[in-house]
Amino acid sequence: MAKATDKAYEWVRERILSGVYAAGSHLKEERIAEEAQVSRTPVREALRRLSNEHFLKFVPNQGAFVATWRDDDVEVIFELRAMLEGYSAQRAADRISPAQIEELEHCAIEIERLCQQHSPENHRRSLEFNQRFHSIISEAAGSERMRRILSWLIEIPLLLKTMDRYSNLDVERSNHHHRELIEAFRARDGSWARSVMESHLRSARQVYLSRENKEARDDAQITRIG
Amino acid sequence: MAKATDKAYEWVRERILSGVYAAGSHLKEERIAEEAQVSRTPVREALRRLSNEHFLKFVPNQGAFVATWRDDDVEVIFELRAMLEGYSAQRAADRISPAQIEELEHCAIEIERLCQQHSPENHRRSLEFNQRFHSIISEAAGSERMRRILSWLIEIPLLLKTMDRYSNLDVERSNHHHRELIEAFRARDGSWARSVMESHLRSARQVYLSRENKEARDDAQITRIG
DNA sequence: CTGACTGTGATTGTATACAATCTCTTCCGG
DNA sequence: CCGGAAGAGATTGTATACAATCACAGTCAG
Repeated sequence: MAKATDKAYEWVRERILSGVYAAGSHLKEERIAEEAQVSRTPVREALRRLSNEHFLKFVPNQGAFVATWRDDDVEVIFELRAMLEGYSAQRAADRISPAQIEELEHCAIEIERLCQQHSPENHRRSLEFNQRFHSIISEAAGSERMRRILSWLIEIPLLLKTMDRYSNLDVERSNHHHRELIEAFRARDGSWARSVMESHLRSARQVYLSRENKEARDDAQITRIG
Repeated sequence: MAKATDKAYEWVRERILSGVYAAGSHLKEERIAEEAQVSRTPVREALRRLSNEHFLKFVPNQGAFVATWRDDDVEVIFELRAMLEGYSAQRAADRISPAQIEELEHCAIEIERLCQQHSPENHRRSLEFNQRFHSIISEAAGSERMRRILSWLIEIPLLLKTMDRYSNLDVERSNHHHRELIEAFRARDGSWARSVMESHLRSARQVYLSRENKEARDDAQITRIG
């Protein structure tokens, strides 16, 4: 895509993901154009694109609003990921190259290493490797369409800031899943890869949901005290 | 959406579906702008939108080309639909209203009636009822996100090609699936609904793929003769 | 004859000006 | 005090002008 459009796209996307543009807020074309140092035309294209990717909601003659997420959506999104990435892993098992398996292993090792010492920086980097891990698999699955659907499903947990409080046990299980996936790929066993991936994501959902409940209880507690 | 953009969108979309714009052909913005009597700006927006809906393929600095379909994609799309609509049907079983079940039945009856007499008009209308049938279920599933992903997957060009490949036996099976789905909803049996929906779509895939092979053989025959 | 270079025309990408539409305030009548 | 109409300001939608880029043909050296 073109230069200025890309610039506007990245600009807005980053600010949605990082929370600078709050959920529900109205993104005005001219203001973004000024901020990102481009004209309104590429801004409009970027907003339309983000709208198609469900980051924004578009209202005719009113413009773009940052998408809001309800909890019942979260349930669905995790289930969708489990199904789609499961299928994706199965296809990948037949198609993945030795070089890609190497890179998966590298990611897994890095994630494990970074998890040894807790720090915001390490946490951020392990998240990146985690994304890369999943992205290699969806690339190896060999369907551009599925890759695009998955790429925006995967970004939502980031949006929800789910990943930042895995317990030690959760981390260990997650790392074990990574290792097992790599073994399944080496064995070219699609069914195995699929099952492991499904477990991987359904356990992630459980982490999210239990934590959600814990926070809800905490909130109630605070309310009661205050 | 806006007036001129809609006009351009409908214009191009119709011409892709009807085959006026052939697969692989290069759609030039200015020419379309002249034809549809709008400026290039709304044409660009329409093309970007159609590109996101996979009707077009976009190449930077070169523009839009009418999408071509590889078998690889088709295989994936049917499998994704089977998984997602299966899950969708399962959720719908817990949530669907009596009124919605009524409407499903109405659709099923109409489809059966329209299939009695073959004509292009009947065929077109039965397609509409079929789409409505599936859309009621994805609405009843109660997740806006999933509904939008599904609408993204259910490609009309593909549907059109598939439907005129149905033999009488295929049609009968399809109608039976519709009836069985309705029964499953009445019984509020999510697992049942899911299984039926998965069968429904996997059999559709089979219809598409077997016809595809037959056509390939026919083409080979023609080549050999000519 | 082949292949790389280069300039020209065509096409897309971007900026800006203008039109249409919406929102929110103000004001008037009841 | 309430409700609705009108108008001003803000914002999106559309048109057009200009810049950047690409494809292709023609040329020339080897």
